[in-house]
Amino acid sequence: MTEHADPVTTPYRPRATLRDVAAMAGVSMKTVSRVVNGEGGVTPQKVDAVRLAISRLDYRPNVSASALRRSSRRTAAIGTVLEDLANPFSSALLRAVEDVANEKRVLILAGSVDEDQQRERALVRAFTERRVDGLIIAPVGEDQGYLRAEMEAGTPLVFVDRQPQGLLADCVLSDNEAGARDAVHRLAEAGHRRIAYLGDLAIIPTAQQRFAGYQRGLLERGLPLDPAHVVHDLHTVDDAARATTALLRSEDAPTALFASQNLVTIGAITALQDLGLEQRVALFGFDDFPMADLLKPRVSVIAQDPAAMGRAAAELLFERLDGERGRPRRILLPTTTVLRGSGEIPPGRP
Amino acid sequence: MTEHADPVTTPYRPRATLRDVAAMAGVSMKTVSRVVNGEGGVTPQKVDAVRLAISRLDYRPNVSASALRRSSRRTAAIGTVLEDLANPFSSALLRAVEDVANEKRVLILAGSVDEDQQRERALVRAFTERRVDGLIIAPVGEDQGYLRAEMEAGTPLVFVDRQPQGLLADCVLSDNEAGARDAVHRLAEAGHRRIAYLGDLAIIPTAQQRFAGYQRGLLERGLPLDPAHVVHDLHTVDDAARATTALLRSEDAPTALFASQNLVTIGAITALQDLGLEQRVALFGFDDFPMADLLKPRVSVIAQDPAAMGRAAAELLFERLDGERGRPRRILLPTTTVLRGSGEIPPGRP
DNA sequence: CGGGCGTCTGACAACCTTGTCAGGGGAGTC
DNA sequence: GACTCCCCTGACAAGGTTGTCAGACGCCCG
Repeated sequence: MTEHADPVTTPYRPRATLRDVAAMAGVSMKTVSRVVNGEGGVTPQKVDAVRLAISRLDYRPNVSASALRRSSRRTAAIGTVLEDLANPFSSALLRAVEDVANEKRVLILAGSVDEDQQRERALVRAFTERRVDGLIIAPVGEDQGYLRAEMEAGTPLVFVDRQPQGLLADCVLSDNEAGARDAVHRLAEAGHRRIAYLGDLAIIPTAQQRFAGYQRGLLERGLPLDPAHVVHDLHTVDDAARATTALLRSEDAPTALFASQNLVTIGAITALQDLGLEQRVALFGFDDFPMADLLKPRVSVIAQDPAAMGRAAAELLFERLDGERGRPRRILLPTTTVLRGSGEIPPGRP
Repeated sequence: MTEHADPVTTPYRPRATLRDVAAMAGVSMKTVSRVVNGEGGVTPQKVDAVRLAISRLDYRPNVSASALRRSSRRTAAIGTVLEDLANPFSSALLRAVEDVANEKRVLILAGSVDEDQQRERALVRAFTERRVDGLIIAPVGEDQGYLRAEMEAGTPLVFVDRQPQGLLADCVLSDNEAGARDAVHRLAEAGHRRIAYLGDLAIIPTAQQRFAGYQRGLLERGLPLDPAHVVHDLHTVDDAARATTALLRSEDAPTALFASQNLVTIGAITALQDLGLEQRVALFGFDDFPMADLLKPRVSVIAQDPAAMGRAAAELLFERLDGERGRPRRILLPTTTVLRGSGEIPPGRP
């Protein structure tokens, strides 16, 4: 009477194969295959015998072996290459992909690239060596041409968040430029004329687009672009906090801040709180974050919808897998402007 | 001169196989295999010929076919079954697993179960049908006995966050009870005698442990357990906010709150802010969250370390894969008490 | 010059599954 | 009773790879 399996003493029992099931049921392997795949053309008695053997042996079909032999050669798995599985943007996106894939009974291989081009290639290679049916990629490199071979081999590709370079393929993007532009407009409407830009690494395409939106917003409002109010290459909370502090202590300090990314926004808030200026300096962030409406003041943001991006990307991918052969499609998802308070603070005295 | 590959016109070029490489290089398939796997025993000229053919054909070894044939039968992939890939706890844990797996050049299949027992089983089944080398599971069901067959088939299992039922296996847990107990002690030290418990679904083992810790904390401080101050089964921010509001409006309202989980903590904060009581009612949360130290007051929490859990789980798993045959191990990770302010508010007037 | 040894190579089987095809058996037709 | 037709079943090959083994080749020894 062993209540619990004990790995020390548990006998090793190799997994049953189709052959074992066939032997136990007294039929040929093909007949077992027919039952497993619901092909029909098997007498009820044999079906029962096979079913019984399957449950007695706890048989699990070997999907790899099956995919190898099947004419479609589908593995029912897709690869997802994202920036960092631990960050809220990537993980919300991944989860949405999972939900769509789940309906199709497709599994997900996932990996993080951490802004590393090498890692992007390594992951793609590892995934294709496993013959995934398709790939969803948030590209980091400057050139995705190396993926052409994958497309030619029939593996559909969908890019998310950033456009691929040197390759035409389906992609799903946020309208970064329009979002950033709108943030600047809102700040201008509140009366600000000195709006600073706090940006992520300038090599990141989305950061470039947000910066372009910032510039366009200023231009459209007839506001000058002051180089002293532009900071690039902030990639951590601390970077952002330091840069914000420096800006606000400078001569001719800005009266409003546009933070081009999640962590930058948080850094800016940290700095504002440290300086006791959070109620005096306006702040608009790009990317929503969980606690934004519990802070004081509540934080106004340009929100992306990572789940919608993931869903859209997965749907494009599955359409390709279902045979869609049209030209590459580009889905541009609008951002949402969420006014919560911090972006509506008017300019105060110097 | 086509700058870009165009899926409309791109010719379909099936993936090259070992056979193709062998044909192009004018050697046998086995020789190609030797080169690919660095087996040696091949003359330099042939190695070069093979290398050339490989790069010309852009050959990618088929890992599934290889695993099928290899005596170790390793697929270099592990499955990770977590609560919800989008929540910060799961995603931090997953990321840590990924980092360990990455060093071993092992890929990750991931899926969410959403507290659904069926889904747990379906995912495990799907993963084992792909013959993953091992599984990391945050179990939801009341019985994991169904996994015994996997262990017997030689697939190592490591459980995280929650202990498996009906099965002895490696697991990595947070010391939930000690953490909750400590929160109660801290609140008691601040002078509170009416400390409410706001808990997640009572069927969740970790919630039970935290409740046990709460009870023990009260007992050790000689405080009464008031059933009117205990609320279970709060699973969303809204649930938690409503329950908190009701508690604080009741006769004999508590002067301190212990929120047993992330979302519950956030709901409690929302309610406190709505009632304007955030500076008067003490609050301790279980699980840290990103903005906890930007809120006012800053939120004191019992912090778990999901990354450490993921790392530990992955390490246990890889030790098993490296041949470790000892008894099941149980790693209990301590929690950290983070005092930020909200937990140190003294009891005020009614 | 036959034999032995070590190195390198390729033919072939095997892994687990599915697709093809032909054969066996029973029912129905003339 | 001979024939066709259909249904069911199993033998066999194939998918991409690796492991086994025997053979080829060059070399040295007696």
